[in-house]
Amino acid sequence: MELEKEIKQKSFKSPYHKLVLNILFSASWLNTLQNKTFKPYGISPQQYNILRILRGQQGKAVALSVLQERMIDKMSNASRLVDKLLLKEMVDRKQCPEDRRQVEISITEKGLDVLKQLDDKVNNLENSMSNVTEKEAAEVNRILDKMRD
Amino acid sequence: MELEKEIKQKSFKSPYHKLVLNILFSASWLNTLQNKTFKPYGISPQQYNILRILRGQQGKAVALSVLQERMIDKMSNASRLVDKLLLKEMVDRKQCPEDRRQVEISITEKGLDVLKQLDDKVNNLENSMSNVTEKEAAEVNRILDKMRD
DNA sequence: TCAAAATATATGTATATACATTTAATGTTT
DNA sequence: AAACATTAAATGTATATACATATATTTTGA
Repeated sequence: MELEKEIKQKSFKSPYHKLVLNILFSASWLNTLQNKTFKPYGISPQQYNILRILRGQQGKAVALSVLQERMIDKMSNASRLVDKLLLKEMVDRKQCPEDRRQVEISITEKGLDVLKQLDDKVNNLENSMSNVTEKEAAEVNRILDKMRD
Repeated sequence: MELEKEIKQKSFKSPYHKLVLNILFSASWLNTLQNKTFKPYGISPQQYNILRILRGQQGKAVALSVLQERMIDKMSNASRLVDKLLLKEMVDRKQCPEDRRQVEISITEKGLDVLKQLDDKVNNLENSMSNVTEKEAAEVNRILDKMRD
């Protein structure tokens, strides 16, 4: 739906002004969808993001700093998010022997299982955007990448 | 910068998958910029959003529910955000006599003054995206609006 | 008219974000 | 090696989000 209707605003002072609000609004919209998807499994979008990064390591453990730099939201607190995942036994954490300042995080069977259950639902979420063509998606990606230069 | 580099990911399984992450990442990026802009004035992006809605009313008071439906982030708690703005004396709140369930919020001189000081900085923020053309901005807007249908 | 439903806002609580500070370990310099 | 700087992670604190529930008022309708 048109952003104008979503936030009941007649017009914007420029396409750039609308662009900023549109990105923020769309992210909030996506976040709400994700929250609903993940909630039944007891995790948040950011916790999901961490689990996905860990699964991508094929079981290998990675330092917390690696999670930090790969997360979508750089401001989220990986240390505390890992705490929460530990409590739910979805990840393991151990001190790195070579550098005892570091901790190494890996995903557990339970974590992998939760991701597996979520895979279909996450795919559906992406497929539900099929009113956008692949070409359009690629075009938005190109422009957003450029916007942040 | 390419999202691939920003979150150190070699590739995405589809343009749609990248699109979701790109919107979330870009929103977080914008949010960080906004936070830095607003922080010296003691307000958050959401508080700024409320002040902007109120200024748009030309001094008229509006019900809390009006703020709620015009805010970019529908999940933010307008009631408590208004509390914060009240403490800073940037808004007024009074009970509506016709319907005492409602409260009417209006912006104060102090609030208008803060917005005025911020206008230039917010414009700069938008102008800094000038590597995106107007046409490209409009194109992203069109596609995002469609995505949320 | 009075009870029930609906509406507007406020509050409670758990979690997350933003950012500063602290703690512990490692590296570097003299 | 001792002093200092750097790095990795954890912690403190204020604010914000997500969502459920409560409170007060108004509307509806039996």
